[in-house]
Amino acid sequence: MTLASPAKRATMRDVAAAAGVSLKTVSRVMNMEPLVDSRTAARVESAIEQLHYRRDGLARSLRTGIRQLSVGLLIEDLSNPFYGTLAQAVEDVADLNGHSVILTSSREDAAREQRLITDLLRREVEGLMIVPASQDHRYLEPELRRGTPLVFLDRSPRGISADTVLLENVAGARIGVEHLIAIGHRRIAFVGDPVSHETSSERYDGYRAALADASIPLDEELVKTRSQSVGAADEETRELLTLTRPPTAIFAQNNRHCVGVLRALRGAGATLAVVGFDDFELATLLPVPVTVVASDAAEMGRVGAEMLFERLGGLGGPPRRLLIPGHLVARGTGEIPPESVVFPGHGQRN
Amino acid sequence: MTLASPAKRATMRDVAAAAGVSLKTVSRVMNMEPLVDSRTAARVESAIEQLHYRRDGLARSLRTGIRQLSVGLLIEDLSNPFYGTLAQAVEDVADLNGHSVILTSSREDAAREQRLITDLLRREVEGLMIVPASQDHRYLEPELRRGTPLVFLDRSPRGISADTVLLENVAGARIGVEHLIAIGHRRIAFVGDPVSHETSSERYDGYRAALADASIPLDEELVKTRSQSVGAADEETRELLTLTRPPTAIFAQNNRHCVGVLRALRGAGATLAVVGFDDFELATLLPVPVTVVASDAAEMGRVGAEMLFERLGGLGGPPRRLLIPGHLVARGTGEIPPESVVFPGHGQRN
DNA sequence: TTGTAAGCGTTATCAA
DNA sequence: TTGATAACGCTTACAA
Repeated sequence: MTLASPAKRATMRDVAAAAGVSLKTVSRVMNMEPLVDSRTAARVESAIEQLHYRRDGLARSLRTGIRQLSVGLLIEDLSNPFYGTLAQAVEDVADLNGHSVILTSSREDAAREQRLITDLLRREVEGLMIVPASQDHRYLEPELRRGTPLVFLDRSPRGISADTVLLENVAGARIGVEHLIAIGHRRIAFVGDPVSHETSSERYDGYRAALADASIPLDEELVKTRSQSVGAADEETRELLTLTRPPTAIFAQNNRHCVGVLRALRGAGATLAVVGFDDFELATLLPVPVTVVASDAAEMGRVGAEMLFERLGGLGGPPRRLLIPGHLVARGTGEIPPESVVFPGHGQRN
Repeated sequence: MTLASPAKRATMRDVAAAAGVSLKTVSRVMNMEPLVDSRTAARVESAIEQLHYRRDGLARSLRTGIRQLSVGLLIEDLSNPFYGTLAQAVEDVADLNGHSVILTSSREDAAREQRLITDLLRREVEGLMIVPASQDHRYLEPELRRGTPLVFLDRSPRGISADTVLLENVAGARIGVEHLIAIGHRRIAFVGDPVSHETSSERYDGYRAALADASIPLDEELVKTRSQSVGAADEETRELLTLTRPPTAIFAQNNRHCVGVLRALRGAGATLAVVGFDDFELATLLPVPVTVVASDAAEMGRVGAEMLFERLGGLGGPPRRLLIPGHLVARGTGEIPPESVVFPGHGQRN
C-alpha cells in the first residue's frame, strides 16, 4: 500500500523521451535488432530500467498478428483425480493442435461458473470445454452464435444445444447394480449426489431400471442423495447401517461417494457389498479390492478436445453427442454375497 | 481441409462495408448500445453472420485498457492429486486477487517446461509459479530482470535466484526414518526418484542422516532410486524382497512411490513396515493404514501464491525461501515391528 | 440515429 | 544508424 500516484505504466514513447531517441529506436532495442549503436542502446536500456518499462504484449500482438492460441477448460474440482486425468488428456490434444489450455475450476458453483466462463471468453480463447455446474446455459447462446466452439463434458448443456461428451451413466449404473443383484443382493442402497445433478439422476435411473428388471421394489429408505462430499457420503452410509432392515449392498454414485462409503464401513467395522462408479488408483489395494464401473476419464477428455478442434477446423453440422462406455471391473467388494455381509456389532449375518 | 483461401478474419470494417454503414455503427451493434435503428441493426447483424465476424478482443482490450489479469502455474502432472490440491490452492489465492490461473503441466520434461514457460510469458501473465523440471533456469534471467515475479514451488531454481517454497524434505524424511528406527528396524530401504531430482536427493539425505544418527551403516543394496513411476517403484520393491538380506522396512520417497511399494508388497503377500512421504486420501482405508510424513500441498500452493501477489503488489527485497514443515502421521504400516514382518512364501519371520 | 477523427502501444515501411 | 509516419482493429469524443 502506497500513496503514490496510480503509476501509469511507462510506454515506449516515455522511454524514447527519457533516452532522447525516437520510438522506433526503443523498439529496435527491445527486439534486439542489430543495427543500433551500442552507446544509443545503452542509453535506451538504462531508461528502460529507470522507468521499469515492460513491453505491452497486447499492442505487440495486435500489430504483429502473432497470437497465442488457447482453449479454455472449466472443470469442477482440480483436486479430484478424475478431472485431473481428464484435464491432462485435454492438454495433450490441445498441445498437438498448437493450443494451450487455460484451466479453471467451478467448485460446483453456478455463479462462479458463469464468471469464469465470461473471463475465459474475454481472454479470447478459441473454444471452450465445460464440465457445467449451472442448470441454465442460455447465457452462452450469444457466444455460440458468434461461432465459438463449445463442448460440454460429463453433463449436458441446459437451454442451448452444443457438442457434448457424456459417460454412459444409465447403462453403467445399471450394469453395476445388476451385478449386485446377480450375486444375490436384494437390498441395495444408492449413495450419490442430489438427483438435480444430471449425472446422479441418470445413474439413479440405471439403478432403478436394474431393480425393476429384477422385480425388486424400490425402497426409498435405501436411497441417499444428499451427499455432496466424501464426508456426507460417510454419514449417509452410517445412517443406512442403523436401519431396521439395512442394505446388504451399496452402489456408490461416483469416486467421492465411494470413498465415503468405504470409510463409513471401515469405521463401523461393517462388511457390505460395494460397487462404485468411476475407478480409482488404490481400488486394488484396499482390504477387499473395490469393484467399480470404470469409465475412462482420459478418453472423455481426449474425445471432447478432438471434437472442439474439429469445430475449430471448420467442421459444420448439428451438435454431436458422444457417449463414453463404462465397464464393470470385478475386484472383490462387488462379489461379496449377502450371506457374507457383516453389520457393526452383529457379527456375521444369516 | 478446404482449398479455400487463407480466409483472413473479417474485421469491423468489412462488416460495415457489407452492411453499408459506418464502422461506428457496427461497434454500436456489437456493444448493444441502444441508440441504433432496429432495421440498421438487423442489416449489421446479418452481415456479421455472413462474414462470420468475431470481434478482436486484443484490439478491444488495447483500446479500452481492460485487461484480464492472470498468473501462470506450471506443475508436473495434473493427474497427481498432490499437484491438483496445490493448484486448487493457488487458484483460490489468485481468485481473491482478481487474477485467473493459466495451468500447464511439464510432464517432468525440461524442454517442455521451457516451451510452456515461454508461451506463458508471451501470453502476458503477470507472474509465474513453477514446479521446475529442468536443471537450469538461467533462461529465465532476462524475465526476472524485467520484473516478472517468479515463484518456484517444491524444487529450487538452478542458476538464478527467486522466491521459493519448499517442503522440509531433509527433516521430513529424517523423521520418517527415525520413526522406523525407533520401532526397531535396522534394515530400512529407500525407494525414490533418482537423486538428480532435488526432492529425492534431499529426502535421501534425511534418510542417511537418520541412519547415521543411529549408527546404522548405509547399505547401498537397500537404496532404490531408479523409479520414476508407480510401476518402477513396484518393480524395485520386488527386487528388494529377493535380496538375501531383505529390508524389514521401506521408506517411500513420495506418494507415487508409496503406491508402488504397497502394490508390490500386496502382490507378493509380504508385510513390511512402510512410511511414505506425502499423505494420500486412501491411506486410512488400506488393510493396514499407511503411516506417512504428511506435508500440506494446499499450504504450499497458498503460501507460494501469496508470495507472488506480494511481489506484484510491489514488495521488494531479496528472494525469499520458505519451508513447509512435514509431520509424521502414524497410522499402522510404520509401526509394524521387525518381528512382525512377513516375507513372501516365508510365513512370519523370527 | 449515424458518422468522423483520434488514439490505445506496438511494429513495418521507407526515407534521411 | 536513426527517425517520421502509417497501420493493426477496436472504442471514445464529438459532430452532424
